[in-house]
Amino acid sequence: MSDYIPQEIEKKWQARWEAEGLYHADIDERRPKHYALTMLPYPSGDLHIGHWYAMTPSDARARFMRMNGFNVMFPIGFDAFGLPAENAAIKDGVHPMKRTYQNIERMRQQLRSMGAMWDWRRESVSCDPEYYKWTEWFFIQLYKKGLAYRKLSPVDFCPHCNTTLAREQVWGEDRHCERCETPVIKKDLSQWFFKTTSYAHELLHYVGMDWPERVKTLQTNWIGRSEGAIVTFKTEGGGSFEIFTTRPDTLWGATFMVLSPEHPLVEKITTPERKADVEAYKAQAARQSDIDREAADKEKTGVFTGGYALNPVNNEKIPIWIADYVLMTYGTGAIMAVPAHDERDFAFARKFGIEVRVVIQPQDMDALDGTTMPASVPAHGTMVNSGPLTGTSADDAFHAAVGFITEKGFGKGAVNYKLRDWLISRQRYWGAPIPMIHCEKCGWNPVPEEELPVLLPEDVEWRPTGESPLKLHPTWKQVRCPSCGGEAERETDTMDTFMCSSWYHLRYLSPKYTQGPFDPKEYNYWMPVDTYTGGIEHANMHLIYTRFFHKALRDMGITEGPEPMLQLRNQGMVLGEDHEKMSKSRGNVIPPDELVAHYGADAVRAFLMFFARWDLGAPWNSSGIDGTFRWLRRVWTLVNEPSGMGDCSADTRRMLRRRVHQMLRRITRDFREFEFNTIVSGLMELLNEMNKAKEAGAYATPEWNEAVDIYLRMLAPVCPHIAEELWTQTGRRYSVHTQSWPQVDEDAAREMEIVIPVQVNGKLRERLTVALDAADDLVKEMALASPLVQKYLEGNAPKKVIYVKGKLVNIVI
RNA sequence: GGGGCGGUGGCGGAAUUGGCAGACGCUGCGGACUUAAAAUCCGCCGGUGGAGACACCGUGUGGGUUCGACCCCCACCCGCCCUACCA
Repeated sequence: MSDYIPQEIEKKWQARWEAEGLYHADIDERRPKHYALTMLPYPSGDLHIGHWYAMTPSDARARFMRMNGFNVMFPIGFDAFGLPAENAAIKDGVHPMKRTYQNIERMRQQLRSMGAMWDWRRESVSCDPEYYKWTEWFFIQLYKKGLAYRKLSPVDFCPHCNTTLAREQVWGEDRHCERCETPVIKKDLSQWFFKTTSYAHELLHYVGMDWPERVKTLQTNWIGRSEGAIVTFKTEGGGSFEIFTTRPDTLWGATFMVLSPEHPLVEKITTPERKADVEAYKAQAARQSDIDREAADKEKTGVFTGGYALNPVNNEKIPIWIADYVLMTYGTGAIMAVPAHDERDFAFARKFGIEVRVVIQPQDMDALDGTTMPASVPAHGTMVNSGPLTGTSADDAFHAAVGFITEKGFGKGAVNYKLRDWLISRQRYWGAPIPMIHCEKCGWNPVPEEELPVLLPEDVEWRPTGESPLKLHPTWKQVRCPSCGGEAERETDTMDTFMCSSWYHLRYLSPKYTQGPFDPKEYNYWMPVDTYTGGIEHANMHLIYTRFFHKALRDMGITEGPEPMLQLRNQGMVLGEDHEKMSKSRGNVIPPDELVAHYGADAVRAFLMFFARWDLGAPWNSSGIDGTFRWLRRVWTLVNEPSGMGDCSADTRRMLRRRVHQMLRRITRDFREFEFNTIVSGLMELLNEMNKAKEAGAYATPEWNEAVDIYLRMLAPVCPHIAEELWTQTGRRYSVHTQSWPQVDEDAAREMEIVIPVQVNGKLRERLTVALDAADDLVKEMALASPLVQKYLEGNAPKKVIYVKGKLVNIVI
């Protein structure tokens, strides 16, 4: 018998599978399809153990589905644009394109070492011009549909480097530039947005989606729907502004108004004597707005503008303040403050000596007094001091108030979302160009579709400041206006990489297709994605963007159906052995290449599935993998090492079949439910059982041959190489991966006798072995008759005897 | 402050969802084989008491529901992740 040398067999089989196209996925109308998708990697240059952790169980699951009769497509690609390559270029001058393609080539080799069932013909790389051509095309479709627009929006900006900074380039408490340490400022830039908010309502409905509850909850909270009202307040000076409130019923309790410091009205209403204070506050808020968000229970600050609003319900004069706790980005950027019933408003009112007026009296409290109450009270109870609403219960007051303000014409019911429109402009080089042209005369126009893609120029200059090379390029941005033919300029911003990853699952369908982003024939067969796997950290960004994208395209007739991905499953994270997140600086990174070289891919795959619950993740344990490797070596020996066909009882053989089919049932269920760790432990358990049977002389019996057959099929998705090797070595027909999943023989799996635990007052005292179909009364009788039970009964009759069929007996005394 | 996830032996975890807590694996200890080591194989391994059969305790803490709770309910403690004044 030869030794188990994974390095030899793994290379051999990978080469053969590749040569024969074993994993090619082609349209086949006779078989049900299964589109298994795993989130595509960013080509950082090295495959991380985290990639293995995410991808090998996904691969195993895809293989399982294939063995269950599905035509499975399992594609792979690279999310290849992005900041890291550009930063590296600024440092060492290597062009991002060159570096990215080198990294991709290296990662392809590393990915191939996994032995996964990827159909490499479908590989898509988002920085390939034939890919980003269509990213640009999608931008134009969204623009034409009115879903893309321009708006001024603040960015973090380094005045010294003259460049925009990404969040990760802003360092430290004082928010300085990572390169030159200059304090960062906010700068308003005109940028492109997608109207994700137009789909906010629909995104809250998870139609037909088998997604984890916690992802749905995360998305729901992120979208943040609240029901309330928009109310218009006139100002004393004759202008007006709108506020959003979730409690229109407390309108009578509003004693001041607060505008966000950036609110456009601030300038108009500020009185001359308050101007200096207001300007100072605005300047400070602009500089600090992001810094102090970290301080949750920060002291409330604000200044009075000198202006007044008129409360539409009673024409009372209400002072208008500005404060940084009101955000321009949420609601209307203005609020009415009801200090008696809102914690923040209360703190503000007390600090600045503003009136507190009670409008809701809770049932279980003494009559409230606004001048003395020590804290705001929850707005549940009976309306007081509220004009026509006085006496209404607060439960009905909301609708009564909306009715009242609608009737009087100064407001209406409204729904507001936390979700904001998607800012897609990046002042960067290494991204898909935004295919828009600006003409002094004609304004913005898309690049004509026949001129796509707008290619990134390759002859670019890398300034150490990080300024966008597209801006600096001498000729690239000069074009003719598509409308009037006059001189015009290209947009020099590129797109957020989330744009590329919003549709990669569509490019996989037909990566070489030139007539459109994807071949409709392929779409009709493969879409939607049946199983999507990836990290939970994408719940609020990528997974919302891709859903938005799909729905927007659907409304243009490009895609079909309510959702792009039917089923989602998330993996957890592999931490370092020190229980910390893996990072180069901590020195706790586990290099997968070394593990594969030492143990082989199969052992690494199996260990990653075994050592933690997949959705939770766990710290790495470097000695644990020895156990998994030992297991595979024992499998090798079990199957390969001949043994005498001993004097084997029918019982032994029946028991072997029983164990095999019971385990098959368990493992089949675990594959369905993504419970990979118990798949491997189940296989280990069954190996132990088979070893016992072998020792008892079961080797080479029909039952033994069936056991090996089923064992190798169950092993195949987890450890594809060793399973293939043993499958063919035992004279079975290539390939194990095209075999069907074995069927459970329920008769064989059935236990003839079962062990029933007997409890006395819930404590285990005895175990009975009874026939599977033993009558209830018989089991109870046997339990009561047991000497161990008798001891506790002390001659008395039991109070109660509970028998849960086939499970246990509990005797209450 | 809000939201999410979790807390079970020395360690990673299991318990098919209210029914034998600790499967499987790692580590450790003891033994066989060996001149020796490695590899392999066998045995033990939650705590306390006991020679032992066995008894008692035990799933973060305190209560509750139940014949019965790691699992359900209430209150709290701790850890990790996301988010940040959301009107």
